[in-house]
Amino acid sequence: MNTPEISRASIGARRSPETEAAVLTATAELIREVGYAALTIEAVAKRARAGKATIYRWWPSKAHLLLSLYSASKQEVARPNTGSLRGDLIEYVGAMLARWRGDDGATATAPLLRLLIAEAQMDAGVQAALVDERTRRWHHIDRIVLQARQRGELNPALTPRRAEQKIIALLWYLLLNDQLPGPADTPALVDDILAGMLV
Amino acid sequence: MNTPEISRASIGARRSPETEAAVLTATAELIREVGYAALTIEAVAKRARAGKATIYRWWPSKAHLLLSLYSASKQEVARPNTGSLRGDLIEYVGAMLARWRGDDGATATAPLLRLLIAEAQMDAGVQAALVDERTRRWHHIDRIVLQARQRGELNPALTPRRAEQKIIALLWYLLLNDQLPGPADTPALVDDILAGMLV
Amino acid sequence: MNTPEISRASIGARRSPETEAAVLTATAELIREVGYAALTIEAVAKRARAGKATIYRWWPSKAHLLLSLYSASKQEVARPNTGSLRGDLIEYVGAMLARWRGDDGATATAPLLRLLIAEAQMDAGVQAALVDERTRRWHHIDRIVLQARQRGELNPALTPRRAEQKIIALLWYLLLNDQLPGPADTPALVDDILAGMLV
Amino acid sequence: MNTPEISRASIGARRSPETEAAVLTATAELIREVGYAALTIEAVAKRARAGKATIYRWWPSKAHLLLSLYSASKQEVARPNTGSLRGDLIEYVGAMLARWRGDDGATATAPLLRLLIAEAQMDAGVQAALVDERTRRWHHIDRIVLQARQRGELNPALTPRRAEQKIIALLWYLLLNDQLPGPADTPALVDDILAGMLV
DNA sequence: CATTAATCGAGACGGTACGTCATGTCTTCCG
DNA sequence: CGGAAGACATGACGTACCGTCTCGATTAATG
Repeated sequence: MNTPEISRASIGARRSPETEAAVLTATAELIREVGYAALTIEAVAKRARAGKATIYRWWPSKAHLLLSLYSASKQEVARPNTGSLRGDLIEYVGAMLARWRGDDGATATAPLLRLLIAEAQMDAGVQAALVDERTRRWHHIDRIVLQARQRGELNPALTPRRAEQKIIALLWYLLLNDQLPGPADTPALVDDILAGMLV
Repeated sequence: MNTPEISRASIGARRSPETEAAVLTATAELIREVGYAALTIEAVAKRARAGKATIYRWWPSKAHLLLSLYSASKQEVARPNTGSLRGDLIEYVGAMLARWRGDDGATATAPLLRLLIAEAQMDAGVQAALVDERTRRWHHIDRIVLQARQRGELNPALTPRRAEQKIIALLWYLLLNDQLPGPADTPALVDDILAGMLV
Repeated sequence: MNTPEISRASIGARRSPETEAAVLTATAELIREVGYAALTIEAVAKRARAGKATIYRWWPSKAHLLLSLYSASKQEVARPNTGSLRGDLIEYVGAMLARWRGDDGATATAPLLRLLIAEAQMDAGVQAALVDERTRRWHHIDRIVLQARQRGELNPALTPRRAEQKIIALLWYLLLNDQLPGPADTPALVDDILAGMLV
Repeated sequence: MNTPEISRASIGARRSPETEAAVLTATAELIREVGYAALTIEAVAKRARAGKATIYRWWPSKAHLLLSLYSASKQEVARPNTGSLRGDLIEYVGAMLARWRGDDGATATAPLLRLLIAEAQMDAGVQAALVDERTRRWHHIDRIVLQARQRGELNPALTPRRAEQKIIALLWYLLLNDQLPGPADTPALVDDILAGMLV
């Protein structure tokens, strides 16, 4: 799946979907091969047989390529509904980690997300785009936590927002430190998330 | 504290401390003015009235300048010993947040740490340096958690390591999302950290 | 006479004269505004509200636009017949300089000719086109010189060809060096052309 | 004399003469190979193994490369002093044509001069540089004409300036039209220049 | 005290990538 | 069905930094 030598034809005054796909494919390959820091628009253009101007037209920066790549790997996750917060979380966190790791054969999104979080620290625009993306993606966590609250499971001393943060914060921390657990560790991880620290 | 026009004299065969200070000052100023992404060794050299080669001799990369800057802002934090995990944490987390925010008049280290965490996602060397830095810095948390464990305060279902992670993870999450709490919020934050999610 | 906002309708399978005129007008305006070196087919197309492809279809290069412009400014000059070489030349050279300067209200062709001569030095095709153009245009000089020869006025040591060259060479030299004389100076100029250098 | 593979060592903070020579050599080669219109700073840099920035530092434009090339081919011409205007001119014009044609084994400067004159029509800066160059170069013609005037040879109806123009104008005309005479034709050419057109 | 060696500032160098621009070709769709 | 509109691949533009180098000055320790 290297340099695609097939020559894509221009389709004129409309955006070419083949070119878009070729650019994203080239980006993904190059990140895998040389890393994001060494990624170059010039190299993407050459690999994708696309003009640099075309890339700049649709993606204002390297980070936007990253975002496109990340968004493209989106997959719908089923709404968990097991009747308990623990069960819902095991299902949801397990599915999320599976996608991060790429268990289902799709591309692992963990490296992309790490890079996006990193870029967001340097570029407010990326930060905003990432928050936006996240908002839509966390819809499920909202539901899970609110359902638990309605069932009376949730510690009333915690706001739903803080509860969500506790869930995501630990996942981010493990992600950013390259310590993501394997598939079998999900229940233990969820139990740790749910547990209070004091006896 | 702008461009230091005073001409530092070379001291010959020894590394010049004035130059080192001038470089770090220039770096800090430029990050504040143009941001880290737009930071340039060339600009640092010019601002610090230093030769580019001199900078490259002592700091192999932009990230090392960042690390130097971060390390230079190190301050010893008193070992908390209040007799309870909650008390120790309030004291320690409060001190840490104060330093991050720069409450004591020193430079805020939060922006530096954010950038370092970001760099670490792209550069394994920085990751390692950051872990190393962190290990020494988290000595206190180790002690706090172990003391709590010895006092029988700590939930035995949690390993000390996981307990530490829960503490730091939430702080990082808030840091990376620009949601650091103010000084008055430390106790509530610690209570949230300590609290379990289930009723 | 700026950007013509009137939208010319396509007339189907015939070349549109309105488009041709709009293109040449736009070219002339742009050369005046930004200079020939900075002239761009893209800008001409936009200004003329023409498609780039249309321009490329009829004018293979910038130089051809120049040639079109120059040819379009052609005006018939009366055949001088005063009975003497000096009189004929004063009339003819005066008329030529007037057209170059644009005295009669028409566009000055001097700048166009300068650019064409310049282009001819870099592009053999333009050189050929320019020679062709010139051949037709110099018909009058031929006649003037040959008539003088028949009258016995012409120095027999000079071939008619060399005589023509002496006339045109000085005019070109003045043109290329931005030293074209004013209307009143024509007789003196012609006398200088006719005069021998030795006593 | 193709791509010079010998690696020139950087000499640091002083302008490198080897680089200058390599750039001019590469320019000359490329003009010969692809023509001036297709000449590219990028190609010169690659051929000369120089950085583009280095070229732009010393030569602001293609035209300046041309000027450097032309100036580098400068050779002192002996001051003719034969005692007559005709003799002096035959000697001087002969030497000039020889240099233009490259008779003495040096590079022919005719193509360079044609291009410079062309560039001068589009770029006032080049025009000025060329005039400046010419002023120094025409010192000899000044002397020749003034000596002739002092000897009483020069037609008093002609100013020295116009006399010079008549000489150079014909040479330029022949140059720009690719009609430069061969070595044997110099005396005849000079006689034509000197001759009056009227009987 | 003179010599030697390390280090400094300055900045030119060969490179690489940047982001922009124009080229000439192409497709779409309007009139 | 010609032409406007404009997206496309291409490739040069001129700029900015990179990291390396050479230079000459300055200074500290060595002999």
